[in-house]
Amino acid sequence: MQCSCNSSVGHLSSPYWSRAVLFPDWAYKPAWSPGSRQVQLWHFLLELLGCGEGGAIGWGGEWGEFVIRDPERLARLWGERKGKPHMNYDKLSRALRYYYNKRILHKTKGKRFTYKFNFSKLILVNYPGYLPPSSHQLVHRAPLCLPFLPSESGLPLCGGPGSLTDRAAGPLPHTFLLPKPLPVPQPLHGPFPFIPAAARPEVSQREPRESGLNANGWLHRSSADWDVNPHISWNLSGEKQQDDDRVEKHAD
DNA sequence: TACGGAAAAA
DNA sequence: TTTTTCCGTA
Repeated sequence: MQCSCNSSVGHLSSPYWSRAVLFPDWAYKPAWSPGSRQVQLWHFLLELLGCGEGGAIGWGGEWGEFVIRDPERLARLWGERKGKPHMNYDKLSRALRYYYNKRILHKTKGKRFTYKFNFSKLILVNYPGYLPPSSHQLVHRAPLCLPFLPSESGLPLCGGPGSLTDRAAGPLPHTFLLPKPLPVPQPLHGPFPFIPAAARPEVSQREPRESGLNANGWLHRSSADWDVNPHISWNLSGEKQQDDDRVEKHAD
C-alpha cells in the first residue's frame, strides 16, 4: 500500500487531524504480547484511515464512521499485511463482525460497507481539560502515536517535541489521531466531548459529577456507563472488568 | 450484503 | 485470543 504519511506530527496542527484518542488499555495488544501476533485489524484500519489511503477505505459522514470503498482491495491490503494471500472481503468482514461484541466496531445499518468505530468510550488526549491527576495510572505502556503502529509496521512513529506525548507530564498510552468529527454537527453536550450526554438515562440528572468527570475534568469511574452493555466495565486504566465473555447474547 | 456458528490456525 | 476459513441463513 502506498501510505506515505509524514511521520511528523504535522497532522496535529493540520486542520484535518485534530484529536487524539486513547482506546482502553485492553485494546492495545502489541505484537509482542501473547495472543496478538501482529497488527490487529482495527489498528490496520485506523492506520489506513489516518493515512488518508483514500482508495480502499475512507472516513464516512459521521465521526468514527468509515466506508470501505473497495472491499476487495482492502482485503488484499490486509492480506498482504498479514501474509494471507487468500484474504478476501468475506473473511475480513467476518473479523470485523467479531468486533461487534467487543464494541470496537459497529455496523452502520443500511449503509453498504459502512462501519463505525465505537469511540464512545475513548479517552481524548488533547481535550483542553486533559491532564488527569492520576495520569500515572494510564501510562504503563510505551507511548505510541498513530496513525502508525508499532515497530513491525516498519513505519515511523510520530511523537517528539510538541507531540501528544509531550502534552502530559509523562508518556501516554498509544494514541490514535482521529479526523475532525465534523463537518457533521455532533450532539455533544457534556463537559467532555464525545461522551454521550445521555449515556445514562436512568441517572441522567443527579449531580454534576455524574457526568463521569472528577473535579479535574477527568474520568473518575468506569466508562461502562457509556456503554449499553452492563456486563463489561472498564476501570480508569482501561482494564476490562469482565463478568462475562459472551455478553450481548441476550443483551438486546 | 450481512450475520454469526463452528472449527482451525497462528 | 484474534483472526482465518467455511458456510448456512436472512
